[in-house]
Amino acid sequence: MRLSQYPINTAKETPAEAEVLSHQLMLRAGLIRREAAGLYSWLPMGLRTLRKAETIIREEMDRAGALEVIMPVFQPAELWQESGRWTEYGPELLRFKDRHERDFVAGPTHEEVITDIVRRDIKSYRQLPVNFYQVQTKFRDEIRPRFGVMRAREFIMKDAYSFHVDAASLQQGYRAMYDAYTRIFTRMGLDFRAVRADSGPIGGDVSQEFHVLAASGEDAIVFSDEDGYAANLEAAEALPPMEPRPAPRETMTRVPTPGARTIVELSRMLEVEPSRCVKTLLVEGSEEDVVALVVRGDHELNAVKAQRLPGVANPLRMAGAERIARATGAQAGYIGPVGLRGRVYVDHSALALADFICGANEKDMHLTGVNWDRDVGAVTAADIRNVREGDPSPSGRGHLRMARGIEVGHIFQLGSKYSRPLKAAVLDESGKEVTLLMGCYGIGVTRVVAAAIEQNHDERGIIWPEPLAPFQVVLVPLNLQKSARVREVADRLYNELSAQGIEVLYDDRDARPGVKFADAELLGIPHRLVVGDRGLEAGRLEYRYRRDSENTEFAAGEAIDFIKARMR
RNA sequence: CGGGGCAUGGCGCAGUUUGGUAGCGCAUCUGCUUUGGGAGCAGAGGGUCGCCGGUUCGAGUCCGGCUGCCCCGACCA
Repeated sequence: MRLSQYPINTAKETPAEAEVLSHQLMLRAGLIRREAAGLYSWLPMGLRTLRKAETIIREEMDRAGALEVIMPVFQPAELWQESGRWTEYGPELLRFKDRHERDFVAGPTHEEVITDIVRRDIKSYRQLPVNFYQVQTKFRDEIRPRFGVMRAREFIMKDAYSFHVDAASLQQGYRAMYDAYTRIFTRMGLDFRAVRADSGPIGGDVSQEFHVLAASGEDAIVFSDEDGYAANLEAAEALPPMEPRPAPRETMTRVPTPGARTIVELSRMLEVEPSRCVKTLLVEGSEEDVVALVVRGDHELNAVKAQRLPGVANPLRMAGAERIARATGAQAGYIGPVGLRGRVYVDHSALALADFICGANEKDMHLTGVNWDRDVGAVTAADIRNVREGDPSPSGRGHLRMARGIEVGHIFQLGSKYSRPLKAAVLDESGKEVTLLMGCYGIGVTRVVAAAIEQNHDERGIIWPEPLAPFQVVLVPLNLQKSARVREVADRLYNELSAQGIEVLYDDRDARPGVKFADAELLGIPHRLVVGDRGLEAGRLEYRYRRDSENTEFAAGEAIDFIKARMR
C-alpha cells in the first residue's frame, strides 16, 4: 500500500476525551473515530488489524470443528420473553418497536436465537454435538461506555454455542473451546492467562475467563507461583488459616473511641494492627432486614462471594443508615458482632482471631479483648473476603500473586439454562426426549485489538504483535522526491516484497524523514526498512525492528532474504 | 443512575472575572527553500462560540432551561 494514496491522519496531540492509552493511540494513529458515546467507526488502518484478529479466530474455530453462521442483530422480543431475559436483563438490553408496534431488541448476545435455530433444526442425538459460531456486532446499552473500543456500546464479538446430549459431551466441547482459545491468543502473540471465573448461579467449575495481562487492566487476577492455579479475584477462594485459634486471654472491655469510624482511625487510636480488629458490614437480606458480614480489619469484602450466601440479597446492597440503626441501635463505624441478632457470617480469617477489637454497637465505643465462643452468639463461618498477595493458593501449592488483566474471552458450561425454557430437545438412542446441554464461548474481538495495544506500546506508539499488525513492513524512503536512486531502489523493493506476499506500507509521501519515522512508530509496524542516499552510497539499507532502538545495516541486494529471515 | 467537570475552526487550547462584533498552536491548501527524527519563510481557506429562550443599544461573555460529552462508583467480551 502506498501511503500517499492512503488517507491516514495521525495526530501529535492526544484527544482530550481519551483516558486510557490504547484509546489515545488508536485515535492518534487514526485507527478509529468516535461517532457517539461508545460508538466507533473503524478506519482502514484499524480495520486491517481487526480483520487479522477475526481471521485467526475463524481459523481456530473452524479447526475446532465449529460452524460459522450469522444471526440477526435485531431480534424479536418473543424469544427473550420465552427465555425470561426480557424481564431479567435490565436496561442494558436496548429495546425498540418497529412500525407495527412489535417489540424488538438489539442483540447483546445470541443464546436465544441460536437455541431457537437448534430446537427447530436439530432433532436427533445423531446430529450432536454441534458448535455454531458467528463474528457479529453486539449492542449493549452500557451505563457508562468508556476506554474507547474497550467498553463500547456496539462492539464485535465472536460468540459460539455448543449443544450436547450429555454432560460428558458438554465437557468435551468446553475443553475443545478452551484449547481453541488458548491457540487463538497464543497465535495473536498476546501474554494472557485463563482464569477461573465466577460461574454465577449455575455453580461448579464451569466458567473461565481469558485475560490479556496489562497493568491498566480493569480486573484483578490471582495465580499461584507454583502451579497452574489462576482465578479472577472475584472467584478466588481464600483458604481458612491453618493455625488453631488461640485461647482467650483478655476480658472483654468497652473503650471509648470518639470519632473512630474506620479501621484505620480505630487502629491508630488504640495503637493496634488493623489485623487485630474486625469490621462488621451490614447488607440487605433476602429474608431478614439485614445480614451481618464480618471480615478482618485488613481484609476486603468480596461482593460476589457474599451475594451467593443464603439470606443475602443478590445483587449485594449495603444497608442504609436507617436499617443499620434499626438492627443495632448504632451507626456505621461502630457495629460489631457482639449481641447482634439475626444472621452473622464471619470470614474464616476473622474467626481465627482471639482477643480482637470490634464495634460496640454504640456510638463512639468499641470493644477490646473480644472472643468468639465466649462473647459472641452463634455465627456462620464463610469465605467472604478477597484473597491477597501471598495468601496460600487454594490449589494447595504455592502462594498467590496478583496481576491486572483485560477480559477478552469467557467460556461457560451453561447446562440447560436456555435449552429448558426454550424447550430445545432431541430424541436419544432409546427414543427418549432429552433436553440439550449447552456451552457458550465469547471473544471480544474489538476489545482484543485494544488489549493488544494496552499490552504492547511505548512512548512512541503502538508495538503490534506481528500477527495483528496492519502491515508487516514499513518501507521508508528518504528524500524520495529528489533522489532518483532512492526512488528506483524503494520502488523495486516495494514491488519485490509485495510479490512475495509481504504486506508493505510504502511511505512514498513527500514528507521529511522525522515525520515518516514518527508515523511508522506510532502505527507500530513491526519491521522498518529505510532507503536513503547515505546508505546506498555504500550499497546498504537499514533495518529496525519496532521493539529495538538500534539500526541494522545490510547489503541492499539481500533485502528480500533479510526481511523474510526476520519475519519467521 | 448518583457525584464532579467540560462544551469556542478537524485536533489541542486562550478569550468569560470587568459585555463592544473571535484569537493562538497543530493540521489543511498554494509558492519558494529544506530533506537521516514531527522544518523555515510568505500567503490562503475554514468558526451560526452545543441548543432554545431571556436581559441589553450590543452576549462567546450575564440569567434561565435543555442537550451532548468526559471523569469517579454498581455490570460485562
